[in-house]
Amino acid sequence: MSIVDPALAKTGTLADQAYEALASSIISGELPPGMRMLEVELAERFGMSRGPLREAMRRLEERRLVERISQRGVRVVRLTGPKLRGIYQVRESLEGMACRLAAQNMTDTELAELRQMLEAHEAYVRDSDDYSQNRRDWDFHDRIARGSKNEMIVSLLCDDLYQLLKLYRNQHKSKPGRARRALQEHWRIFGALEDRDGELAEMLMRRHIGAALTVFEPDWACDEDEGTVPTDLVPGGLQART
Amino acid sequence: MSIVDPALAKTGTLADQAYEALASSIISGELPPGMRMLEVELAERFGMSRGPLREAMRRLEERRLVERISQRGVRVVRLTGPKLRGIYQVRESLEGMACRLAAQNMTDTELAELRQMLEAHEAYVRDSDDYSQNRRDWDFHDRIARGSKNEMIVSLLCDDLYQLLKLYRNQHKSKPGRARRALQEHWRIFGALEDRDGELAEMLMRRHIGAALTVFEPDWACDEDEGTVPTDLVPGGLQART
DNA sequence: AACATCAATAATGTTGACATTAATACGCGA
DNA sequence: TCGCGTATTAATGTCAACATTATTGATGTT
Repeated sequence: MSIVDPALAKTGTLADQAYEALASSIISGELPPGMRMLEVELAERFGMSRGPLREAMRRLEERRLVERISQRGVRVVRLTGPKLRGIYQVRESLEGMACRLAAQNMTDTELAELRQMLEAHEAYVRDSDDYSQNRRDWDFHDRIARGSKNEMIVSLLCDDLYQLLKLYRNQHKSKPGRARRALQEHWRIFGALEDRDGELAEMLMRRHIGAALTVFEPDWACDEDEGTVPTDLVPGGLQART
Repeated sequence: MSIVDPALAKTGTLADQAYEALASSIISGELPPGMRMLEVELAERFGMSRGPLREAMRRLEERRLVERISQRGVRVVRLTGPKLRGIYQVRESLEGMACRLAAQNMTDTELAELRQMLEAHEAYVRDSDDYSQNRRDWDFHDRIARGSKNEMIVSLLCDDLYQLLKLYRNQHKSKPGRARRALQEHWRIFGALEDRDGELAEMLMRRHIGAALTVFEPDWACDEDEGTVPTDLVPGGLQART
């Protein structure tokens, strides 16, 4: 998928389109971490002026997908080990609360759908070891976030945190083998939700997320070097220009 | 303080200045909830063009101080009872985690300063019953948030949540009488931090915040009407124009 | 008098040019 | 050859005008 995809991005303002396109390019890794994002370059590529593009950049900045260096432009965020740990601390607390609330606010229908989802995952995990941090895994967490019926929690988790974590996941290989275990934890969380036991649900979710962090821990020894000079990539570096 | 204050707002880009000015005007209540914010009007008042102003509006929107209605402009946020409750749920989880982390990450110096602060508060509360949701109260919570040493938590709490809560506080009278009790809870939290007992610190903070919410509960009976037509105030409605 | 249609108005969305500031390249001297 | 100051380039910051869309008001009909 090229950075400018005519299939998507027909709706909303140009700023919205630019945000969507840039966000997904960053998450997919098409725009690698540390890459300089030039307004003129990107505006030309999207066929829009710099105005809407700047608004999109602001939004990317607020959602932590890019970092702005005062008057010296904007770069794709670099997630180092300590930063990821910080994100996981936020996730643990927010998603714990989401789970507690979901236990009291999810409808019986939503719970039934969630059970169906987990049964499908069950079938999937029989064949594959790739589950943790997978699309299916995210689906589960997404349902629970929305089940909290708390708008702010939903937007913080789905619009901000999950994007950042998917971005990290696409950059770093996670060690496999947790598929079976992760699914089992999902089932236990589901059980607590079904029992409407918010306190237990929160506790289980927090432990589940804590365990998920360990999937990445191995490659931190070589990753922590934040002191190195940022590589000065430029947008044109990937695609051929006309 | 007028909405355009030449004393402040000399630093940074025009968009930054506009954001700061608008944010503080919204929080102080100078721009009342539900008020329509017209780009042309505000741009003229700040003496800038609509470009930077629109970027400031985006930021206000991301931080939930204003609400955008697709192509029909932007209004100052209206905090209804259920929304406030949602915010408090987020606050409880995030600030609980912040407190847990602060217990392990605050330096001894920071703890000593915190104790000094509480002693000053102690003297203050002897004369006044206004403490909860007060500047001093916020100072305490601010210190703990920063004590977590978690950048994301700091920005979520200090840049987003606290602003919203101050805004609400300025609109609704809170029932007094919790000053003594709130300060006592602060001391207990401090004790847990000093003991480096993160688990206890988190628990105490969560209960402290849960109790703080009850300060507002009384006026929810008449406040919940979200169905009413939004009042169509216009920026010029407050100040005289030249 | 009530309602629908259409023109006039006013707002947001977008653009290209200009201003300012940071990065780069060049040339000069030690 | 290295370092420093300056000229040049290239980026971000800002502006005023234009385009598009929503709202308002007028007008005419039933």
